[in-house]
Amino acid sequence: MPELPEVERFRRYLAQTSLHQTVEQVSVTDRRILHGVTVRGLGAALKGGQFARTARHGKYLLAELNRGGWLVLHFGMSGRLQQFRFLEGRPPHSRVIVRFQNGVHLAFVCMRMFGEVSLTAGPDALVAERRLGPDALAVTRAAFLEQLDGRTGMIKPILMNQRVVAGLGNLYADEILFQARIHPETPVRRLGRERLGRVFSVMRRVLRLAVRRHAQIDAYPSSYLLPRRGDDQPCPRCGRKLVRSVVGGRGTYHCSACQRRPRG
DNA sequence: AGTACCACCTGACGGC
DNA sequence: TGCCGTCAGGTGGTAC
Repeated sequence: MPELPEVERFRRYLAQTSLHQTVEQVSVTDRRILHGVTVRGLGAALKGGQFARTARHGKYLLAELNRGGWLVLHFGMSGRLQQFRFLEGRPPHSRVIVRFQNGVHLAFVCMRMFGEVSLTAGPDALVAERRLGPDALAVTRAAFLEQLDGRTGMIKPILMNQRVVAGLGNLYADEILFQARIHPETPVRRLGRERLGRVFSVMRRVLRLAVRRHAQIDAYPSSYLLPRRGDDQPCPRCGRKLVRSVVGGRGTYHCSACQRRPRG
């Protein structure tokens, strides 16, 4: 489920493998993955050009084309990038394949088809088009607090709202609230400035560690909730069995002892 | 503004 | 064995 840390890993992968290589061919094996662009349009934009640099905003990965415009990749919940040499070795569910002049291919792989490939004028244009909030790793404390100011909903769905802050999904929202010791259903207006400031600090710490560890969950500290999602696992902090529930329509894990539901 | 619900999609998994 | 329903999740749409 690519959230900010995974997308950052993909961004680095794209930068390391594919910058300044001339695109020779683009093949779209499932056009449903394209949004707002045709197969021809995508080919025309990419073919003969090069990726000049990469950017990321929230869960969106962008690559600037040296002849103008930016490629936009969103990974949905099963998307990833995979380089390969020979077509016979292409990964299953490759939806868009870019072949470079050096013979290397780069596939946009997306089993469940929730991802998207599109074009935009640039990062700012993308943010405006999708009405994205500030990136979760770039936002300042003041801007973060301002985004939450006046909201009345539950903290977890608000953290996952890409228009409030861009980059957090279901898993990292749970992790952040666990480490901040806040119940996921707590109304934001019940959280004072101090506790919201703690959410901000924890968010930064969690995301930076996740990026540093390449979003490899089994490399996270044993104090983290993420490796414990699933069947009847104990709270890493107090050992009680974690609670699974549904918050804002999403499967949610929390510790009923460490994350007290606010009373009244 | 918030929430509840649906849709999109496909592989995994449990039940019979 | 094999068919079936259900679930997961990011996003975006609907109605209330």
